[in-house]
Amino acid sequence: MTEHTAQLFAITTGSPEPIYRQLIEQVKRLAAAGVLAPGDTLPSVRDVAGALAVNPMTVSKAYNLLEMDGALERIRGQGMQVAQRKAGGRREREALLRPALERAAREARQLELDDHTILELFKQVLKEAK
Amino acid sequence: MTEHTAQLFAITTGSPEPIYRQLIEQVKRLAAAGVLAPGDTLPSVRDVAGALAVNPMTVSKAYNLLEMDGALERIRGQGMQVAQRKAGGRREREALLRPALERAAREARQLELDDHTILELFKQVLKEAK
Amino acid sequence: MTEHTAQLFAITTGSPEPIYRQLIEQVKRLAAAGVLAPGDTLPSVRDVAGALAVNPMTVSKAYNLLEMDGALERIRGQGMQVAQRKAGGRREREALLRPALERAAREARQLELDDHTILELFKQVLKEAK
Amino acid sequence: MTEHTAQLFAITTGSPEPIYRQLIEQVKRLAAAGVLAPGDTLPSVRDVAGALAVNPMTVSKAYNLLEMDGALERIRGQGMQVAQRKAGGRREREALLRPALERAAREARQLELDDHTILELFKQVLKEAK
DNA sequence: GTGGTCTAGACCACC
DNA sequence: GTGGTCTAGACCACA
Repeated sequence: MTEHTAQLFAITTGSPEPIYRQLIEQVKRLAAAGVLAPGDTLPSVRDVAGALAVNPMTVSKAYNLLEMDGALERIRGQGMQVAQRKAGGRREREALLRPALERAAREARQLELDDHTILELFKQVLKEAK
Repeated sequence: MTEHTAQLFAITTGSPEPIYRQLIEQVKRLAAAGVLAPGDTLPSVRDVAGALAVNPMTVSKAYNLLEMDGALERIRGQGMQVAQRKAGGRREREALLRPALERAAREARQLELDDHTILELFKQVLKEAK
Repeated sequence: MTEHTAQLFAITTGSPEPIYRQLIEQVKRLAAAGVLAPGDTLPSVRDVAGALAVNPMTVSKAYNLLEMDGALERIRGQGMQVAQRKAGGRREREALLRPALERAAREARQLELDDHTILELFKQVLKEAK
Repeated sequence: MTEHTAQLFAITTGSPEPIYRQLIEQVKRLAAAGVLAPGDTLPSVRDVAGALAVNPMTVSKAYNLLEMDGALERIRGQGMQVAQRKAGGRREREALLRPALERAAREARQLELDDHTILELFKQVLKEAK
C-alpha cells in the first residue's frame, strides 16, 4: 500500500502552497476524475505520512478537511473512504480546472500576449505534460 | 501621480498571496509587457502606499526584492527605475506565463479531461478576461 | 539554546552595517567554514532575537534573505536548516574573502604603499586577530 | 581639468557605500600618498559632479566634510586646496590602510582559512591590482 | 513550537 | 524629496 500511496500522491515541499492543501486538491481531482472511485479506501494517515515524509498531523488535517467538505467519509476502524455521493461529471471537473485557467488568462493579459501565442504555448505545455 | 499609481497597481487584500508579492509580480509583468519601459521611474514608496492604503514598508519590501531580482534599479535619492538591461522580448514574456500554464495543465491531467475540452474551456476563459 | 545562540552570533549595534546584514554574512562565513554543517538547525528567530536583544523581524529578514540566497532552507514548522547543497570548499571560502582583500588592495594602491610594506602590515594585523 | 578629474576620482554607484564618503576617502588617500600635494587646487564641485554624473550637492558635501576635517582649505574665489599642514608620512598611510586590512583579517578568521592561504590570496589580489 | 506578514510610527542617510 | 532600518506588537498559517 505504501508503494501505491507514493504513486497516488505527490507533493512539492518547496512550494509556497501548504502541503495539506496540495493533498486536498489532489484527492478532489482524483475523485472527480474517477481514479478514486466512490467506496475506495484511502491509504492510512500513517502510510501517507511515511511515504511522503511529512508530519502525520499534516495528512490528518487534509483528511479532516476533506471529510468536512463531504469528499471523504470516515468509516470507523477502517479509515477514510471516497464518499458515495460524489459523481464527478464533466461539469464539475471543468469547474475544478477553471481557477487555474483564469489565473493563467489574467497573467497572460497583463503580459499583453495575443490569444494565438497564448494558445500555442498552452498546447505545447499540454503536450509536454502528457 | 497618485492617480497614475492607482491605475498602475492593484492589489487584492483578501488574497492568500501576500501584498508585496502581488506588487512584485505586477511590476515584472508590466515591465515585460513594456508598459513600464526601461528607465521609467516608479511611483515612490510613499505614493504607492498611500494610493493602495497599505504600509510603506510593504511597498518598500516589494521594491527591494525587485531590485535584488534585477528588475529595478535604485537611483540614490531619486527613487526606483525600471532596469535598463531588461529587453522583455516575446521569449521572456512566454517564460513568465509558463508556470501558470503548467499548473493548469497538471491539474487538467489529474482531472483526466481530454485536450479538446481543456482548450475549449481555456478559450472561453480567455474571452471572458478580454 | 540561548547560550549557544549568543556564542554563535555577535552583532555591533553601532556599526553602519545593518544588523540583518551582519547576521547574513556571519551565517555565510560560518557555513563556509563548516562551523555550521549542512543539515544543522539554526536557532529560532525568537531565540536569536532574544539573545541579541533585537527585534524578531530583523532576524527574520536575515534568515529570509539567506533562504533566497540558497544558504538556508526553511523546513516548514521546524525552523531553518543549513542547506545541503553547500559544500564550502577552500575555493568558496577564498571567494568569500576576496572582496575584502580587493578593497584593501585598492586602497593600498591609492596610498602608494609598496607591496612589502603592505604585506608586513597585513601579517601584523593577522597576528593580532589570531 | 574635467578629464583630469575623471582620472582622479572613481566612484561605484552600485556600492552600498555612499558617494560622498567614497570621494572623501579617496581624497584622503591621494593626499596621504602625495598625489595631491599641499597647495594643489582641487577640481571644482561642478567639474567633478559633471565628470562623475552625480549631484553637485554630493560633491559639495564631500568637500565640506574634508574642510571640516582639515584635509582641504577653502580659498575664497578659487575653490578648494589641499591643506598645507598635511604631511602624510608612512605611519599615517599605514593607519589609513589598517581598517581595510583588519576587516579582511576578521573575515578570514571566521572563514577559518590558514595564514598561508590568506597571504597567498592577498599577494595574488595585489598583483592583479597593480 | 516554527516562520510570515502587516501595521504604525520613529529615525536615519542620501541626494 | 527619496528609500532603509528598526521597533513593538498583533495576527495568521503551518507542522
